[in-house]
Amino acid sequence: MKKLLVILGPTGVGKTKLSIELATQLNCPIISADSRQVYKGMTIGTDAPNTEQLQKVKHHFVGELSVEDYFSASQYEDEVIALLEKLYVKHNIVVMSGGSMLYIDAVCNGIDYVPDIDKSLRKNLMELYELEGIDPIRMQLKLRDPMFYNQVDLKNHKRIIHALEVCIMTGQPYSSYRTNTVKERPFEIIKIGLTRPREELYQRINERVDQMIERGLVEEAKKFHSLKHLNSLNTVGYKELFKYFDGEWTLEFAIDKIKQHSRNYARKQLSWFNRSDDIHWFDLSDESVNVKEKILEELNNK
RNA sequence: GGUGCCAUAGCUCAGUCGGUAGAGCAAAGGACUGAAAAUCCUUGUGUCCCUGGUUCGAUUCCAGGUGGCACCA
Repeated sequence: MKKLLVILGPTGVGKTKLSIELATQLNCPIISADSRQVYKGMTIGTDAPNTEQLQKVKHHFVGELSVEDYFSASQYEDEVIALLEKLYVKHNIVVMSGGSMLYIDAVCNGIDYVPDIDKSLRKNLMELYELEGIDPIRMQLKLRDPMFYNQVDLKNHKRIIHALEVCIMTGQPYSSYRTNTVKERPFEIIKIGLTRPREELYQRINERVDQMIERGLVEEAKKFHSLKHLNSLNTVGYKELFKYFDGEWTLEFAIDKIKQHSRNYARKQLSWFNRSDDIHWFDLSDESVNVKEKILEELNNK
């Protein structure tokens, strides 16, 4: 059976480096599972693999989209599944590496099918929410899909709007699309989690932000300033610098906020990992352990 | 050196007409099925600067000390 080696972990733990080492040894490509590295030009701020690394190993889903393109976890699922089919002609194993857990789960478990949503519909609902608050969209959802109304976080407007747009678009309740089934995949999934002690992880994140600034993150963000309303740029490392450009924050304060928000993001990822019990964890802080060899060993035992 | 003001959560501060205390931010924990580096939820954190006095009882009032700030010398 073909294999998908998933390398996951919090931001800043060291996924990129290890994935490239593994893919080099296994002579296989890497599929990035990162909701922001897919975009062109957001290289420094997302700490995407550099040119040298990209030459060493073929990467998919890195710098492929324009920041103005619509993209979703479901699209990612479809495209990755299609891509894997092609890759498995030549390869017995493919590495997937990243920290966007919804994307990883989309590939590993699948996301339920939902028809495409009309752009203007979402826009209208969003406007309604912004003008009149959460109550009107809540009430609409209660009428159209009482079952989901009882499950959803009623304070989370994004969840409500998404369910509502599906109801309106299709005339069917959103909950009728939620099957709660895990899709069968024609390949074996091996999940490897990379971790470090909290303090060490935070220190690495802080240092990495300083390095990003040295490498020109401010200039990179400047190019996107006029596009700050786009979802792709609602991203740690950029949104804080936009506030600096707009005169709301000093540069120093913005940098501190980037560090803080990156740490928060790592913590949020860690909480997502707790949901899965099929991840094999390796602590990268112990340098006496050759994690790459351990992972390769584990692959051979499969 | 003198006078005045201040000292409460990791930070900025509120408050207790005397009955051992809260807000914001930070932090920690959590949710997550087509925006996910997004979005949303929950939760504390304390020698109330120290010593003594008054009092049934002091973080609160009084005195002294220490530290900070301001002004005057």
